[in-house]
Amino acid sequence: MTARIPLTLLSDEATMDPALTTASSALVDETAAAIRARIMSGEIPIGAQLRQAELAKTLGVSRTPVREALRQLQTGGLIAVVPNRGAVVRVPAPWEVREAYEVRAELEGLACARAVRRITRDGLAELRQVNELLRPGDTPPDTASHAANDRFHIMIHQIAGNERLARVIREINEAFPRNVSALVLHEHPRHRDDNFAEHERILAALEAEDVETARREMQAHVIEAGEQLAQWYERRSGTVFHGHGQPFQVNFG
Amino acid sequence: MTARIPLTLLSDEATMDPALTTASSALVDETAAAIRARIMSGEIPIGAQLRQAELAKTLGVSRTPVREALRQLQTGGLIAVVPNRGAVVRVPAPWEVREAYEVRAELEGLACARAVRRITRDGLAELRQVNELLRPGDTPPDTASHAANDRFHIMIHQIAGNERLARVIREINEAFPRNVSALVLHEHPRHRDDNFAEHERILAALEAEDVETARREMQAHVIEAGEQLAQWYERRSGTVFHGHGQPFQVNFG
DNA sequence: GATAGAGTGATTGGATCCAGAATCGGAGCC
DNA sequence: GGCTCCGATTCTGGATCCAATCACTCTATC
Repeated sequence: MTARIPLTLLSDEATMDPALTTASSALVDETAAAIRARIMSGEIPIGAQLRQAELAKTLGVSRTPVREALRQLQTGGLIAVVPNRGAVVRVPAPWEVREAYEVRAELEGLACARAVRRITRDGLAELRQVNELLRPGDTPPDTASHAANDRFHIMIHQIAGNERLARVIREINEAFPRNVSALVLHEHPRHRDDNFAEHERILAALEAEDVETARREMQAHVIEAGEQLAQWYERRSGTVFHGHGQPFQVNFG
Repeated sequence: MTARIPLTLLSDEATMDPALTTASSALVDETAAAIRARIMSGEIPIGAQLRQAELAKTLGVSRTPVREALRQLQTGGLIAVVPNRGAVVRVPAPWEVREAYEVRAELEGLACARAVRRITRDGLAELRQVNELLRPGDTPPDTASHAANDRFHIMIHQIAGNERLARVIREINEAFPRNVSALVLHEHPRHRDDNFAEHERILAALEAEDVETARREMQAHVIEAGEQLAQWYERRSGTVFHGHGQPFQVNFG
């Protein structure tokens, strides 16, 4: 193995890339993003098979980039690839959700603790503003409010100022279809109320510059969300999928 | 997009796969593992270009699995793929190391805290035994002691009993070539002493069933290791890749 | 002598081809 | 009537082919 060193030296782009985004060949990443979006939005339901030829046709590319995109999604854990049988959208077991959310809670807690020391007056105002979009009562939950909920968390990650931290949290989130999370949050009004109130408490702690309270409130908030999500999967695990738009009986175990 | 539901329903294998390992087509994963191993061991140095044809020849496969393997490594962050210019082993910036290790510290702290409540008498004994292999003085640092160091941490992750947690920590570790970490730890005797002493303190906290101390000691231990690693990259970064096509000693070790 | 430009070689990325595996359907047998 | 075995179809995964891009070099001009 020679492992040649390039003569034109390591471009900063390659060595220092801050976002770790490694801007790679457009097509594969685009393809991966497109497939991920379809899964996250629920257009492709959990448990569904992903046929390479079909995806390729739909996205207007050949099978090659689709295959590589599926590999990426596989390492992310969103889909499962079984040797000669293709890929399926993973159906997370409830305990998997609880495990993941315990980790996420710890990390979001860290992000929130870091944010206390770094947040500006403007940042706090903006955060409040975003959370106002989530205030219960005025509007029925829609995609806008889902986006606002995401934005609340993502803003805190940005304020925390640790790229790796933000990335790890994002990766955990991307392991579970987002539409399910959103659905859980809003299928019962009480959850919306709780969600909003928890955000308020986090905001209060941020304003009071109380590191430990901020951390604790955020942790509790995430654990709570994870519990709701886990229970959703528990309720559903024995019942239905929506493939072809109609309910589909599935029995695990 | 049809997103067909398979008639033979979701095998448990696919839906419940506990390890999240998604046993996929052997060849790509094997290839990825082989390439990763060569990078981790330092056989392929940081900053080196990875030529698909060359890797394919070396590993005795065609370029196809190599390409997909490189995608996997890319999403892991170990390598960077630039559009039409191929892949290079990423050279982490010191601040990236510090960010990553702050996250890792938090997670290892969590693992350690969980371990306190779950560890058995036998587990504790085994852990002590592993750490004895790291006791300074008797042997010069070799691959065996590096393995023991890894094993110490991995055992704690296993005892913690959260698959996702273990996986996230592993992913962070795999973002930095291991040989560098090992090298840092043992290039100066003081680091070995500190490392051993820190492990001992963690063991003591585990034995005393003191959750918060265990967490704190582990966090401090990981942060310390990260700082050493970051400083190593700082020292090298000035000498290694600053000239534009300049002398270039990349043989470490 | 230095610099800009064109040409050539090397390498990546997308498309296609082919073999192997798995599933599904049907026929035969119990 | 149900179960099992066998064949056909479909799909994945590996190999190969081809175009496009990039880097490097050689040359010509200023």
